[in-house]
Amino acid sequence: MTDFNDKQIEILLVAEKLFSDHGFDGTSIRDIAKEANINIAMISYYFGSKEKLLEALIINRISDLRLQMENLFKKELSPFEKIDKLIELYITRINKNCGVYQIIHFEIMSRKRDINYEAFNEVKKYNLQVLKNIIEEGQLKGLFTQNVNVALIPPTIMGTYFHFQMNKPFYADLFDLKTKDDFNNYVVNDLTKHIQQTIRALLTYEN
Amino acid sequence: MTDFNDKQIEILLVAEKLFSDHGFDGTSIRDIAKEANINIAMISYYFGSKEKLLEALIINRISDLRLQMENLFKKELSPFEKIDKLIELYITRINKNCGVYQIIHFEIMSRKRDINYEAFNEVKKYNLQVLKNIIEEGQLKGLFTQNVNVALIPPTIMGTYFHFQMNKPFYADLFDLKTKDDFNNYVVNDLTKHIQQTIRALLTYEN
DNA sequence: AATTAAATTAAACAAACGTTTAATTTAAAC
DNA sequence: GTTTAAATTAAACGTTTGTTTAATTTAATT
Repeated sequence: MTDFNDKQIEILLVAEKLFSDHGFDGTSIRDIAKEANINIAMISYYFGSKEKLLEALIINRISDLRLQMENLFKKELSPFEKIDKLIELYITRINKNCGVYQIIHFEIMSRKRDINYEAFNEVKKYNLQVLKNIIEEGQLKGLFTQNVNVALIPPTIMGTYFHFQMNKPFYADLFDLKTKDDFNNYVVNDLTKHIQQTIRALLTYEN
Repeated sequence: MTDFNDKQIEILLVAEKLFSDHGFDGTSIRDIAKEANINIAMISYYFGSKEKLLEALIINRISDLRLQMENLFKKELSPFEKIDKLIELYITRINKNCGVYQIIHFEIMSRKRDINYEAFNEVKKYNLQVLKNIIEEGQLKGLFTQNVNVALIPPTIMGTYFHFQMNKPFYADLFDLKTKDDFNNYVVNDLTKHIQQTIRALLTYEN
């Protein structure tokens, strides 16, 4: 896992920040080198090329994206509580890795570079399966409707979150969120609550 | 409005395609010139610079984004029908302009260039007001719950759509959508239905 | 202390970038 | 048909790009 030395870790950290802020094409290796206080040749020296640096970054960060389900399958939790917890976990996870998420999404969008997204897709498939299991339990207990497209629930959760983050200036103005903390608190509290409410409503909606 | 000649329109068309496919930084004016069959100097000649071309593109396309509400306020439609129609309209609009939407979103994300998004924000505010009016009507008629954060509904609608589009390869594989038409039909039918169902559920959910 | 490998540097590289120039062609006006 | 303005072109501009080179410093090994 961490077969990277301190310098490499610093480079990855800086690259994550700059790539997510300005995009891959919008970030030069000279930008990265300056911010990381290293010579520009060190990036090729350590990672081979700028593109391989991106790949190393994505592979290194992706393992963090799989949800931590430790307490999620405890029997004493109701399906409703499990869904709420799952959504909370989703948002916490994305929020923690929002840099690499932005990078991946842009790279997926641009389709310019053919990075191997298999690991990323595996995580998504695994997370979807966890959700399916919880919903099935709720359906068997007669709590949730049968009439729902389960595979479209993750895009609803994550899409709402991403769209809110992407239009940060607009919503910060709309909700009068002056500081970064204000905004983050709104995400963790109000937005999360809204998404939980939305999915709960969807899962209990008949007709 | 259309104070652009045929060549300029062609350039805008090509720029929209390439910017949305490869991003602003990932597209060179030589790419645009080649695809539009014009000399590279024509872009500076007509638009002043590459950045001003982007600005002209966004301003030119943004007028299309405001929802057409012609039939939406007819009294004979129920609030439920109005919401469904509004969502359908939302998705149709975005789908038609998905190129420029991708460009704008990336530019918002990157925060590298300071484009004037006022016109874009105005459209969003207007569209939100339309939604608020419909929901208020439904609340007064006792059909919709009071307990809902209305301003978070557009991000739910658009976020779900965008996230689905952004992860096209993943969902095309998941739902076995082989052709472009298959995918587009899924968006227009299944995804739209899912979003309508989600918002209807949210608006009638108590507690 | 001498030797060897790894880390780091400044400089140079060719390629691609956006833009400008100056010359030429095309079209419009008279 | 001549004049004038607009459109179009190829070439060159100076930067910036990612990468490589070759020299030097640092650290580890013997």
